[in-house]
Amino acid sequence: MNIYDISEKAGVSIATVSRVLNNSPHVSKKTKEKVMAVIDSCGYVPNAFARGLGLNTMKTIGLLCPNAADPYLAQALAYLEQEFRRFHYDCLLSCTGRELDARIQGVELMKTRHVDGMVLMGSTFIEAKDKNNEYIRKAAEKTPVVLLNGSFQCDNVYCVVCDDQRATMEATQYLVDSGRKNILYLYHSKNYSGQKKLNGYRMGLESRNIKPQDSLVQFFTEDKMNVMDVKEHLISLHDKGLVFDAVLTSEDILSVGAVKYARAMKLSIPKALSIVGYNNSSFCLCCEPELTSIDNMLKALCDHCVATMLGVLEEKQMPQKTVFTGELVKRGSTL
Amino acid sequence: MNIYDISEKAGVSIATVSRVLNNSPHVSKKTKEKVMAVIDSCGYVPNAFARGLGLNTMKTIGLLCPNAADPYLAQALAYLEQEFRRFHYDCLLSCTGRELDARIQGVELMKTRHVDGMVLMGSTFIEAKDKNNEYIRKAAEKTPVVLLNGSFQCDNVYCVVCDDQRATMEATQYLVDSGRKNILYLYHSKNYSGQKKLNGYRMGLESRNIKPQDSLVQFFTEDKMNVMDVKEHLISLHDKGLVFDAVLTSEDILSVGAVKYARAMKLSIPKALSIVGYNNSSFCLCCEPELTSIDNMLKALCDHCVATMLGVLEEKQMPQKTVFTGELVKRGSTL
DNA sequence: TTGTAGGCGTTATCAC
DNA sequence: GTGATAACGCCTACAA
Repeated sequence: MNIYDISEKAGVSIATVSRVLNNSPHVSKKTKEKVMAVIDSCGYVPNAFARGLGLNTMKTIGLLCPNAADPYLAQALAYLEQEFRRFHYDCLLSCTGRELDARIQGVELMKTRHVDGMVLMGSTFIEAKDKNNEYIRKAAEKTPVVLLNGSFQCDNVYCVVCDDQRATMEATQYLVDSGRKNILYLYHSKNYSGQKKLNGYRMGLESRNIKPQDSLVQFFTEDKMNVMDVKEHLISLHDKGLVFDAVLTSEDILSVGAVKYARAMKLSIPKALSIVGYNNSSFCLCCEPELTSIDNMLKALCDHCVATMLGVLEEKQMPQKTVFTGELVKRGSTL
Repeated sequence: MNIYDISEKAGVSIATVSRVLNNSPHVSKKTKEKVMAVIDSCGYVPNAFARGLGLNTMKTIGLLCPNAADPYLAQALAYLEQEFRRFHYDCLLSCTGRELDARIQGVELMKTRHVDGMVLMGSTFIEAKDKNNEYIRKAAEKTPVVLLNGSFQCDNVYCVVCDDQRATMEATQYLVDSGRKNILYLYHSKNYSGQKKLNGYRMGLESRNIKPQDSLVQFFTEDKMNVMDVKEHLISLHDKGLVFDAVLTSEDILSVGAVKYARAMKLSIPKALSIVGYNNSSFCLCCEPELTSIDNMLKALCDHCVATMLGVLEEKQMPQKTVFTGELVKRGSTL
């Protein structure tokens, strides 16, 4: 069943059918109704491939997600897809993992499929070594790219970020102002966003005249970023004599590990140990007490990603970078 | 840059270029190399839309997910996408939400886009009223459908499920055998899978000569399925005089609520209250103590969904239904 | 082994 | 307002 069949049954040319389909104003009411009747009775739907070939677009956006199983990125995925769909764009998903090669492949694939645009999700997408981001530059020559939580200066690449540095700084200050002196900082990524958060932590301390100490900054690789490993590591730090009365983390899951540690050591939260997470994810409500966490406005970020992409596709002038401000959501894990 | 440009530069016909592209065996090594050289130097990539039009496929699978933000479904999404990609299929995502209309729309959209197949994710997809599943029947006439965790008898629909009933029954028996008499059952879905789990709970009790009691079965609507509401509800049940020494739930998050309840009431887990969840999700490790939970073999289920779909697409004969067996993962929340 | 030509199902540009 | 016809870029008989 194609446009020729319809045109025959309706006794008009395919051009007219096409016009009806795309409700062009240059069709008489009568023929329009006649054609519509045939279309409906046949349940005819135009062939998306043919249309794609002609228009050189299938209204598709590529969503590149390092890990769809991560609750935070999963939530972002849901927000993005929902919003794009609202504007009649479909989303092609590619879970690229953390490896650079796989990400390059993912982007390549999206180019191959002629997506109208791509969203690179999460701060891990931008590598510290600029050479490793060359493929993004390349892709952006043909296809608009929007970065969710990534910062990258390049033509046709648009960044939508949360000011991680400021949010982390304020959280640090909040901890100090509540009486904490020795704030342990746990983080899991050394990329741009990871650096910003670390900076924020240091700036927060310095703004309160506390000298940052390297021993209070602990890095976890991706594969160690789980509740158990964090707990064990904190116990070993404590056993080595490290003193800390607060834990600030770059990810909620690290904070959950800190909660586990406190329970193992019979430390009361927040009396003996304050804990602050990052992302305000569903993990926060699972803890006892519930986690104070930095909300980085994911819904707003995602909606803005979509709006930016749509703007670019309509050839409007769009801001190269948009910065949202995070918000500390205070719950039971802090004083 | 299209196939004509390449053929011209290489001094061959487009047919030959096409043959090289699809590495047909009927090309001499020499011309193949010559053509390849041109292709590489131009960075030519065949147009996916044109190819799609000709072959009537773009090697795309539609993934229909009620809620990508749900950790369990998010994990499934990641597994499915990864496995499909391994076989060079791309995935189109549609987060349909829980409403029937939206799901119908989602399926409709996938049909419109001529996906090669669809995976309907999660037990919520199949409605109790058979009339409401008519749209799936309709879709399956044209496109193979694989159900992840759904049971549905229909031509060209393939089901990959975990035996929820059996798993729940065994968990119930395990609780009884550890000395529990009053097992509270919390569930969140009345669809096929929800019914099976409920049956399993009842059968488990009866197999140990305990009479199921309606007061010990509590239903939570989707919007009440969160930690806080569950906790409050359990407190109110307790205040009304309901006695229970164990909680079995149809979803881990409900169990997290039970953990919260226990802490609020100063009940020790598992001494005063045993708790068993379902899905063995990341929430299990966040609790103190960690949750015992039913693992329904998600990775295996997803891989099998993909294998089934690929088999169907290769026109192999595939089993209409495959049943995996769940496994109780014992952790600190039970004796 | 290689080339020619027709078809895939649209949309868009012309005439009329 | 409507109809013929040429793109769009690829694949694939069939012919050479």
